[in-house]
Amino acid sequence: MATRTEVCYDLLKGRILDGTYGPGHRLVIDQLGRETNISTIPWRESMRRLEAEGWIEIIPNVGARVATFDAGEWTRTMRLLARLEGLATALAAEELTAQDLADARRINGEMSEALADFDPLRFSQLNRQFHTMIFHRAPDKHLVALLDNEWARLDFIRRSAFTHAPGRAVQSVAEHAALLDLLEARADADTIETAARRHKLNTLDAVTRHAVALGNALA
Amino acid sequence: MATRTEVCYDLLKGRILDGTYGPGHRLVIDQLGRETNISTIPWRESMRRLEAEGWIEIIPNVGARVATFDAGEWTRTMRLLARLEGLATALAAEELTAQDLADARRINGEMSEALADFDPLRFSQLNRQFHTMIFHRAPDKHLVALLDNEWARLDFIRRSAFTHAPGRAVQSVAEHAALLDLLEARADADTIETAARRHKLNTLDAVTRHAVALGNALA
DNA sequence: GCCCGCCGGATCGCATACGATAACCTGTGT
DNA sequence: ACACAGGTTATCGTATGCGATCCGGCGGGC
Repeated sequence: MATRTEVCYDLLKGRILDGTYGPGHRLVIDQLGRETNISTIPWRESMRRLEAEGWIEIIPNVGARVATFDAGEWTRTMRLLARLEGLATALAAEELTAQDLADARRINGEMSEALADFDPLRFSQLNRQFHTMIFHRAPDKHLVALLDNEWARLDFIRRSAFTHAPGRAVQSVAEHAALLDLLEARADADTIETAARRHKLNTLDAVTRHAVALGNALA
Repeated sequence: MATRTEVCYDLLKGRILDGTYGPGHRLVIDQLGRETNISTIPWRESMRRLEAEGWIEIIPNVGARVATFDAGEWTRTMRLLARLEGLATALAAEELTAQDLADARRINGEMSEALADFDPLRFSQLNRQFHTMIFHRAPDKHLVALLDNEWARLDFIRRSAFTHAPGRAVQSVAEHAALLDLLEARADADTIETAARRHKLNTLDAVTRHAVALGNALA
């Protein structure tokens, strides 16, 4: 059996990610303890970890609350993710098997279908799956962990700040195909890194332009 | 007064960073508690945070030990740091005041002196100071926090894996000067990012080549 | 009417205590 | 002499309890 600290951690993080505990939600330790019949200590420890990972904020003698992100945080996260993922994709290049590439192409094909079906949720899930399966091959555990965290953060922020750009999805599928071609052709690392970084920055730019057109400030 | 959890955290992290608790050192909670008259709970909580930050490893029902890094970890960290710092430096560009640039130039001048005095410790401290003062101006707290952590990790690793490249220090000072010129001239973000990234990758390449020449594998 | 200090409830911070787990050591049978 | 079972010890995991801290409301002074 997993330790209670892990149970608490998974439960809290799950509820934060799925939106049960939205931004600003107060996490009262005693209350959580009473609801779950788990004493306060495992809760406290799990919160320390969540705090270090940036999911909650703990103020001494006051309490913990789920972190809130301003609109600019989406921009900042994408900007960072572009660099991290560019590097990780280039590093993963050598490790990808023919099977991996075939799987990635299949996922990209499904994205095309989701697009035709006007299914944005599925599209977005497949998109994450596509990139995740690639960068998880990068031989750098620390980098992969950072990426997982930033992707999760992105999903969390997306729920509060609506980010969308019409037409971007079509282009995104095309860019995925181009990226896969580069990977298959064993292009040099710099080329792959630049393409992967550019891909993410293109999304960022498209959303930013669209937001500006609507009069929203994402900064 | 700071909470005991913070005291424990600072104490542990300090001892890990200054080498008192080297890689692999076992952290026995009861023992720490007896030595300091602080009960186990603040120690446990501080360790959760250190674990999340990657400084220690906790195995359930067994205990905590200071993380150990293989030789390749230095390479991986530099590789990552190059991207993060490239971005942060470019972002900081607009925020830097004339005074900041003057300070940076002064530090770079002192690096020159340290070089002439054959004082590698001082040189390395000034180098960190130089880059830190620049990237701390980047308007992205999360990114800055990541950078601080990676720099600290680098220092920690450096103690176990000797990393050195003859002649690199001279070139480094010159690259700093060139970078400052770019910043002063308000060069565009891409140019600055590339230069800052390149600067760090140059060090990485130089050290790697030197290690290979010595027959060491850093991978 | 407004400001300031006091008070009570909610909540956190931490020490103590005990049960649970894993690593080690020891002794026995072969 | 070796393999294995059993007990032993060091250490962790977590429940309970109490003192400390903060926040919000109330009443007195100006």
